[in-house]
Amino acid sequence: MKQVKIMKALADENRLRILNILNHRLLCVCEIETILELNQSNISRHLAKLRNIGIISANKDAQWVHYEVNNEFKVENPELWGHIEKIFQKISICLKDGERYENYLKHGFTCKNIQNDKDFVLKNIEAAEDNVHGLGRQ
Amino acid sequence: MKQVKIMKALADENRLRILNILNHRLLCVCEIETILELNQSNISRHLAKLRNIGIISANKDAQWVHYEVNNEFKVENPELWGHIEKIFQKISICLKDGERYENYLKHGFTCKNIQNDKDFVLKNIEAAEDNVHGLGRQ
DNA sequence: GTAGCATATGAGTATATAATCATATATAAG
DNA sequence: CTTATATATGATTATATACTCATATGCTAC
Repeated sequence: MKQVKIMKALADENRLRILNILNHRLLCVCEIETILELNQSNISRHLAKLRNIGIISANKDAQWVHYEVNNEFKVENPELWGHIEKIFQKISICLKDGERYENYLKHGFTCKNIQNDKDFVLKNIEAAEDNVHGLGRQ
Repeated sequence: MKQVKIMKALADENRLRILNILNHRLLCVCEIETILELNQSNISRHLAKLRNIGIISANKDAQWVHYEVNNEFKVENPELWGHIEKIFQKISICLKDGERYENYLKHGFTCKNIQNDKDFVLKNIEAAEDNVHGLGRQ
């Protein structure tokens, strides 16, 4: 039953982490992979699950696939989505992911940066993350 | 993480069926068992899961245990609960369960009836259910 | 006390879901 | 056409969850 499948799709920490960062803007798989530090295959399967049930949608651009939260889903499930957006702020790893995401944006990184030097991107979004925790490194 | 556990607790058809009939009034385990036609052990475990996370609460009365939806949970998760109440009406087996529940009430059955003649109770709530589908049996 | 019933739980099995590795497919660039 | 990169997927393993049977616990009634 679709309503149960939707609940199941949302009852997983890694899928909530994905939705949390997708909720700001569309991202491609390699960006999600880098920000969340999850392996590509695993992410791809989670994305497939979210897409199959209609929670997110995909757009292919060259070799990259960009995912975004499906607006139709939000409109059809306003209360559920409202709840999901609320809990993003209560799940500690989502807050941490949010900071990594902000740092990723701040540095102006793109898929190309990840392609050329993923370690550099990783180091920068992590270093910046430490600042947030008041370690004073800059 | 608690927020994820709540989602997991709600991402199961049988637990949604239980919540659907508990949403009308408190019920004891033997009543839930009879209305949903699930085995006692299975129901007991689902109830434990819902109770551990705070979605329902229990009150012991003699040898019976009555469960009800925890109002605190509804208040703390208004959007989520609103969504859940909405999907009860979209899940076909919940609609069917609702009819069985209504018939159970209409006949004025109680735990005692189930104790004395469970088959009689079952037959009556099922027979009445057929009427709802327009089979004209009365 | 004993007998009987309601519920919970231990232990085992069945099933579903997640994670991982290796590889296929598709696109881009040379 | 060849090579490199991004994503998806087959196959396997790991893990979590659901279900079931048998039994324990606690309450009632006698």
